[in-house]
Amino acid sequence: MTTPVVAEIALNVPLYRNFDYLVEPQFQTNIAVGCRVAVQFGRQQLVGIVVALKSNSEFLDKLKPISRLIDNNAIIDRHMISLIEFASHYYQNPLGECYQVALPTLLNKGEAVDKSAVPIIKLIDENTSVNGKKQRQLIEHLVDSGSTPVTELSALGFSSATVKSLLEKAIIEKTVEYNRDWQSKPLAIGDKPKLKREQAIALAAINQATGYTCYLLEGVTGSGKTEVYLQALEKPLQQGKQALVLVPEIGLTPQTVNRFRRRFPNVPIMLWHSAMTDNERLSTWRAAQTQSAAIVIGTRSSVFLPFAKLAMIIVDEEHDLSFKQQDSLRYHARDLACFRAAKLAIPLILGSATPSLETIHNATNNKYQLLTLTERAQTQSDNQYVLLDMRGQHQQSGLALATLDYIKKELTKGKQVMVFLNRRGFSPSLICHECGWLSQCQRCSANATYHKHIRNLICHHCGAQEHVPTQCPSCGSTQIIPAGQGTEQVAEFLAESFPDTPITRVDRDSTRKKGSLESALHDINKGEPRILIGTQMLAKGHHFSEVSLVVIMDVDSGLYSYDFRATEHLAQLITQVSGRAGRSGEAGTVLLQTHFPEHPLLQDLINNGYQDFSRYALREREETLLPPYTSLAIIRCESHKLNDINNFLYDLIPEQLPSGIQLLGPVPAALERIAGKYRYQLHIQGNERKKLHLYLHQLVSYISQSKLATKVRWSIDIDPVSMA
DNA sequence: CAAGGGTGCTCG
DNA sequence: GAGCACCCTTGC
Repeated sequence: MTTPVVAEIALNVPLYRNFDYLVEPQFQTNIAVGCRVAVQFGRQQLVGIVVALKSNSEFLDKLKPISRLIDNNAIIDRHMISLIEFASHYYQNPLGECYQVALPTLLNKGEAVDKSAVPIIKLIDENTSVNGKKQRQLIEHLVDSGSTPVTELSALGFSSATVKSLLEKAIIEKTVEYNRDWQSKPLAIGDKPKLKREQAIALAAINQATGYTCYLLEGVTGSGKTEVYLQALEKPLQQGKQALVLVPEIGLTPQTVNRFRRRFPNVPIMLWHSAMTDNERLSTWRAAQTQSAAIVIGTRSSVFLPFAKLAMIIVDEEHDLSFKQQDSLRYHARDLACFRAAKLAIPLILGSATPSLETIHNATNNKYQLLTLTERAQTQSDNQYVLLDMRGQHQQSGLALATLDYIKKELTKGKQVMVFLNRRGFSPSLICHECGWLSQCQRCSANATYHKHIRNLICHHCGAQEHVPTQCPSCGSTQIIPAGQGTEQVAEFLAESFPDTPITRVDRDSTRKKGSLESALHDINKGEPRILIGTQMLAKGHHFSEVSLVVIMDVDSGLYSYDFRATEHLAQLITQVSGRAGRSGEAGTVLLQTHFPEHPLLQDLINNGYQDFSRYALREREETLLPPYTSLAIIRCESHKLNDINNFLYDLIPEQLPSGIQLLGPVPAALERIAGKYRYQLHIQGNERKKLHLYLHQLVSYISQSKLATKVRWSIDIDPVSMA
């Protein structure tokens, strides 16, 4: 009897195991680990990935044969397989689902890997004048970028008709040779500025790297981090190797991309982001693999691109929360980038003006090498902070009268005003408007948050509940209000207060439509008096030179949130937002509305800056035994029936916990009920990452067999960035 | 007794 | 997660 050939297949099913299939003789010569196969799974046909080949199986008597071998060669190499396996293991997620997240949609569907090269357009005659507005814009864009893949044009708002007419006039040319021979030609480098002293020191340090080193480039706004990235990329590119540049979701602007293309005119630079079509994404994926892309600039999931010769990874704005995926495989792209860089023995550069506390911790521990940029460009000047004491102030829609006076003053000077709402992790504590008393849990040091539908205060730390007091326990006032407001409400109120001033809303809702953000930015850049209202989006990427006043409305929700990371995020936000305003020589004003003007973290931040704040905040985390000094995981769970949630979560609490593991909860989520579903969570904390990981591994294998788990929707979040 | 719906089990 | 057997209820 001949020995059977058995393939272990990872399938995208929510099960913590792989499935074995028989490999029939006709497939045996070509099958390899990393090939895709089509298999019959129950009654359905699925596409899976071969993760192991063996000569036996625990289930030999019930194995089905593989229906079809999709690839004759592995579509990913050993390195990619180990990356995906690491992600599955570290984040406790089924392997098949990890492959689903890591591979482009078309490959998950079983489509062929091969993709023809993407044609690009180039300017050949920039002096001929054209009449069409769009045509002129396209020429301008090509002057700025040098060349652009045709697949990017529609996202930039250029139609195929525009391209066609410029092609006919021989103003541009289209070629499929996207610098295919870039590796054999000497690297062309566009105009570059002379580095300032600190930039030069940083660059020298990075250029010295042999093997894996992680650098934290901590540079204030305007200190020129991007220039350091660009010059650091020269070394790998000169060696004909590739680089990955990870950027936050909203940081991928045409201006940024053009800057890279201008600097490296004869090197192919491709993109990866969520607005691309499945076909475009497969093109970039394939280009990374075949080395027909030298640099990929991409958002979170580009960390899974199969580069053949990756020699450097850059993570810009490394503190940005969009690097953490919030469903399915809850990975952090920065952390996986770190794994990849270490495994490949290549340098990793993390850049930020406001690094996450985790990263600063690693830098002060000498796990990362710290490179600091403190010199600003001359056009930048320090903004002035105003802490507006809200206690006893008359307010409407969350804006104090005094704030309106500030706004009015700037508008009459012909300036613009930006009003910023910090709604992340929105979960109100109750505040006494008279004296600043704050609802607190009787048993914990944590704040109790207000749950409107049951009119109760709940401590998210221990779960204790109490009734909302009718009077302030501290001063007897009856003005007890939730901290926090909505964008629309504020916009309406401001429109009434300043009827002659145009108002632009910039948030997820108002910019959902393609091009609406661009047109909003265009309006703003005209420079006329205007009020901008928005959330996170306003804080990043764009500089508004006519904005002379930034109002941050609800600072307090960031100071006293049940999410221990809220202060860190608030400090990052205040720092980033203040970097958006003001122009050469003229300092802008950043106004913070707060009931706690003497709060030490706030004082530290505005007097001594983010660097100082972050070191102080880290000491506080150390004292309170919170990450990064401990490790954290959250088991989340939701169901229409509270009973099922309780049965499930209480069943997970053992009589005796292993030493070094703490368990908190069950506690309600920030929004306890969404669309009729209750949401609760269990917080699991470990003194050591390894110990926690081991414990979670056991816990997840218990859950995956638990009958109680089938009645709820549950998920596990390792190293959560948000408690919501 | 058939249709309808909830539940729990398996998938290799 | 999908599909399905199984069982219980309901309606006539």
